[in-house]
Amino acid sequence: MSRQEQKLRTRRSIIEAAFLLLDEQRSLSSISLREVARAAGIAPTSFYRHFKDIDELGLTLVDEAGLALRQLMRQARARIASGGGVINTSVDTFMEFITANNNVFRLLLREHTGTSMAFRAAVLREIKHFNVELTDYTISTTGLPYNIANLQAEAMVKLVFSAGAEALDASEEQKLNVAERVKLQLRFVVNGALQAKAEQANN
Amino acid sequence: MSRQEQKLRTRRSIIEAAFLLLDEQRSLSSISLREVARAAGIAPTSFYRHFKDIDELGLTLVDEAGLALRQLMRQARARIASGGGVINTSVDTFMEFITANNNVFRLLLREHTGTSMAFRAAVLREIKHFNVELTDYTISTTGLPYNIANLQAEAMVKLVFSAGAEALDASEEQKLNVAERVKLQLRFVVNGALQAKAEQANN
DNA sequence: TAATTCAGCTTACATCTGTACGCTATTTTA
DNA sequence: TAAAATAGCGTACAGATGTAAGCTGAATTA
Repeated sequence: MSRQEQKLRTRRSIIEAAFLLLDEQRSLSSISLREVARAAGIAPTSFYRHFKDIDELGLTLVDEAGLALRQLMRQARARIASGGGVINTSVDTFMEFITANNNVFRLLLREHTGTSMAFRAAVLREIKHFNVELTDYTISTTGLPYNIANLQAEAMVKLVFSAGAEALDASEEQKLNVAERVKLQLRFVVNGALQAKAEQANN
Repeated sequence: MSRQEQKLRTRRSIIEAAFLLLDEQRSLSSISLREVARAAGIAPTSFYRHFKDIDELGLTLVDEAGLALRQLMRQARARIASGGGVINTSVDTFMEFITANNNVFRLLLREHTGTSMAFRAAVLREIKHFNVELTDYTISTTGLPYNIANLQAEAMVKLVFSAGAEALDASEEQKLNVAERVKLQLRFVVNGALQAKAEQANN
């Protein structure tokens, strides 16, 4: 095994150890360097061979979480293309993601309102991706004017993320309920936006 | 000054010192007992004369924040009664609250997704108050059936809280923009819910 | 007035933290 | 093959943390 390869491997095990530590009771700002090192099976000081800081690791984790989220979007789009209804498919895909990648979504949710400006900004960037994509999609499928499509997309993303937050602490049964409710709420938003378009056209 | 009075006074200064510490870079789980004691001007060990734990202080802070929020609701209701539009008045009142009680709202927002189950539950309780009150209000003013009114209320509260989160990091100018946007989004929801009612009636 | 209560203090300690320094063994380069 | 680079380690230290133990002086009670 080459030196470079081994280094990447250790880096991976640090990242994965950190994700495992980020359960429902720990946030990025509450895990210590030593703790991560211990979980990764390296000496505390070896940590510095891979990250300058524990904050640098934090940003890496946010990036990785964002990446996972973007893959989720792609997956949802593929499913939508093969029929099933946009709202239904999107929400179901999202809920599956949350269930399967518990700690990943929790990280984003927590750092979204967390104590580090840098982390908050990083999460916001990821959410913005969602907004932009959903706005574009809405315009191209419904012909809504930009301002309305954008408001609609933003509202929908917020509602879905809020529902995701609820789902994190919920039982499997409650999760189904949360999913159903948010679907109905998304329909409210969609219909309300359509109506706003009609009103805008009448002026 | 009586002994009891003095004790209450010290307790107050602990609580207020803690609120001051909870700026944009600190959360309940990241402030230390010693730090709070220092800020309150007492010896670390004296803290225990007032709270069993720092967690007990945390719950007290969440309760106080919830109280402030409920007072806000009452204020909004009073303003609505004297005319001005429900959505407009509510959002404006909310935004004023956030601006004036920065750290109080931030606490609720942060602990809503925080690392302590107890804190999360405490915040959820406060949010539920909002939902119940708004649902009742909606039913009594629009005659919407319970299930729709409840979905609508929940969606509105989520959107307003999300907007509040944005407003926390925003400049005065951006805050106005956030307020305008969320008002439009709330109208989407309201109109969408009305439409759902009409559809439900047609069956 | 004398006895009791108790808010707040000082001292002390074990535990954890981040990180500086220098060593070693192995891979990479020349 | 000899020299250089480097991932990982052990040791060490200063600082912070929660909290136990016991004291003091002032307020309260009897």
